[in-house]
Amino acid sequence: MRRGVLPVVGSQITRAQRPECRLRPILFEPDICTFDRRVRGQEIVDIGRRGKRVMIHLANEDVIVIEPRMTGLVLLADPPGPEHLRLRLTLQGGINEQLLFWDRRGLGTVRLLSPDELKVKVEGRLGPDALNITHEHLKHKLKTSRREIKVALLDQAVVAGIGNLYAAEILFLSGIDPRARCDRLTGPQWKRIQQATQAVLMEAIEHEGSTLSDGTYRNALNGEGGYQNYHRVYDRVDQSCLRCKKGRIRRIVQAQRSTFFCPKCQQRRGLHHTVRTI
DNA sequence: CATATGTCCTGAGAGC
DNA sequence: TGCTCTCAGGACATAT
Repeated sequence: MRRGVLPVVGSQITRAQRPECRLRPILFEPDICTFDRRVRGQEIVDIGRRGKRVMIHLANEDVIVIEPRMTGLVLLADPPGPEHLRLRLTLQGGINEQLLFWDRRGLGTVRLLSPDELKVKVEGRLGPDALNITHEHLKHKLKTSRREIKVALLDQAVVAGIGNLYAAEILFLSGIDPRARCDRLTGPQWKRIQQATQAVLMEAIEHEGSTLSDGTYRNALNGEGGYQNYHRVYDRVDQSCLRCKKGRIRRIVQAQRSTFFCPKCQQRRGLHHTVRTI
């Protein structure tokens, strides 16, 4: 998402509007009038990312923080449908005329924050970014936790940026049972989780994310991602494991969310295992 | 304090 | 066909 909207750096925002006022407000702050007044005339100086949030940095140091959650899209092109458009930034001085936030389910959030608010409301609540973690950090944070590793990896205060699909893929590459309790994991296993996190996320970014069967996720130009073609376990229930060829991928529910794994490759009593892409 | 559960939404697909 | 039910790349408030 961040790469997709990078072309708007250098553009100036001439207007901010919420096209669908009758929709139940998603978490949106401040109200659109104040929002519009504060961003009008501001140049977009950078686009950043922190965990799963896209950060649009303005010349006056305010930051627009977009949290897409399940179905939110940050778009330069026209959205997938006429409804559910949550924010339109009209632009000038660059190639693109607009930057949109479109969100079918409306679980996403858009906030305009000052540098101080950013520290408290974003930085203060997130762990280090998933692409920057060390295995020491993971171990230190979780070695006394009684939670299952899959559930803990989704905690953004521990590591920022791992979602449900990726947690499953990461644990598959690590050869670790998603139900394993954190306080039972060994040093080498924490190391493998860190390596697998790096491998999975870099690969997914390269393929521009996963457009699942419902077709929701789109890149900034409303195109599909390609990583769904490389999933090793996610959404592959009953299919044979790509690594051992024998195990059938299982689906279980943890913390009310689906987990997919290979019961042969991911056993609680750790077998010899190295992280490698298949 | 840490961990578990309910809740906010829309829409696609399965099953009857 | 038309209905109900379940489930979906998430995070947070509230309960235990």
